[in-house]
Amino acid sequence: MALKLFNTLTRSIQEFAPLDPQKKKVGMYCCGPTVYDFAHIGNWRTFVFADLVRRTLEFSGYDVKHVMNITDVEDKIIKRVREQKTSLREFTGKFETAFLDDLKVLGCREPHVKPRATGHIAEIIALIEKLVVRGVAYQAADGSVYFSIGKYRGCGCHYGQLLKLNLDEMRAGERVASDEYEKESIADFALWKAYVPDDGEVTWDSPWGKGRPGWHIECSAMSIKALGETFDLHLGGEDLKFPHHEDEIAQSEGATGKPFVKHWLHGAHLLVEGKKMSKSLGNFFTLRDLQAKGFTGREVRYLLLTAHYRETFNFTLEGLHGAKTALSRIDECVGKLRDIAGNATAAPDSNLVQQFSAALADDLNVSAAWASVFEWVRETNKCIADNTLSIPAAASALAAWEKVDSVLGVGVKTEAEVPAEISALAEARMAAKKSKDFQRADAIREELKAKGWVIEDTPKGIKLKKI
RNA sequence: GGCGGGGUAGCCAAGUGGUAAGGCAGGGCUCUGCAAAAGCCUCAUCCGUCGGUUCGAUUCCGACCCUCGCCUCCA
Repeated sequence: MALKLFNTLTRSIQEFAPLDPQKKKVGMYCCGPTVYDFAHIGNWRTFVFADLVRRTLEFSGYDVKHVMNITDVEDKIIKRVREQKTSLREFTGKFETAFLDDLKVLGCREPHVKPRATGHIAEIIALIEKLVVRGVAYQAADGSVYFSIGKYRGCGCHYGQLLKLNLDEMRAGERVASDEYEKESIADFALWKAYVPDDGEVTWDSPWGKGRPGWHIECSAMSIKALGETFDLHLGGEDLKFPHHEDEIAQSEGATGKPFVKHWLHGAHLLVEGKKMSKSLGNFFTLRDLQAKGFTGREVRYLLLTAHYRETFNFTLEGLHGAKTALSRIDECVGKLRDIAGNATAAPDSNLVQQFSAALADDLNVSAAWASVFEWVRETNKCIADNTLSIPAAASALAAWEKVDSVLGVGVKTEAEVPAEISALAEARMAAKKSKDFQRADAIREELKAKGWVIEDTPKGIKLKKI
């Protein structure tokens, strides 16, 4: 089934078709983290969304090149480097590592290319030079180089592709107005920021003097380097549409004269407990905060993947508890299938895969995709309970699950190693049961629960599960 | 002020011009000595409010109310 995705450029759902004449290779760029702190749950929604897009493309048979930049030079970073009296590399390195670790915890496939802004200063300078030569960039009296929206539009280019902009009626932000920058026009944005003493050691030489890159230029420089002047997909959070993505388009198309990106995708934000995340409300979570509360990466991933990417999602702790229970239902079912299937292999059951693919192809309707999974779980459980599931059928069901999980990426909970103390208690309980000492058996069950283990009696014997 | 999303059961969340997927919680049942984060079943006469179009609207149109986002750093 053809994959359909919403394209912010056209504000409509379109069939996805790669630029590659062979219709095989897909270039995808996702705006990555600014490494000045640990990423929060809202950031993670976007990165899990990007992973969903990538996995869906791979599931659909495309050969994806996934690029995600690491922004490691920027105002907030410089400020903190100065405050903490550390070096840029040391400071950003710490958060970059944490970010990549967390990305893995959330089951995201690692991007193939992860360029750092500081590793592409030469490319950035070259791109700015091109813009200066083409007359759409200028150096102001303050030494900084700016992109001229007026000149850009003057050559017939379109500024405001991702959203309707009425530049004349746009409110000049107070911040911009009180800015010391000497731009020709308020809408113009910095490509190269001239050195100021507060920048400390963070500076590079350029044809315009010492300084550092502006915020948007790195993405243009690095995406063009990794994926070419025109590529298939660019994604990010919805807040990035303007000005960041709009400016990326302007810089890139201003420099190359070619269309920059064919298909733009934007993920909506999330609320936490119905409110905008903020540290003062106490609803500001990093992945680490949630792990400290006992939740796992796959549970967080599941929850983030239950809602459509273009809808605001309400992330709640209650929902996260529900995620735990919902996943254990799948784990239970898949575990039973594995027991039945043994070493048998079979082609994936097409029913689940078909329904799942159809849901996904419809602009990533993950809610419907999960519905197909849970319906399958119920049907499968019925067959297991009836003892009507043959070994080949179990193997086929298992293969189908693995196929859909190549997109969902929640895997199956790995069976925790049972410590000697726990299995000893389980055996003691068995002995008590045999001698009909149910009081003692129940006491042991409580003890196990207190130690974090649930014991279940099944027809095939006892089952220990870590809470 | 400009632009753009939303309002569907206790909570989260799909969807459709012909009468509401799925998950969690709740209720019932089965297995069990009793249980279970085991399994099955059940759970919205109704989709913000008021009008309109229609044989029929939650779905289309209009008005209104509420809410969120972008316009300034932000996923």
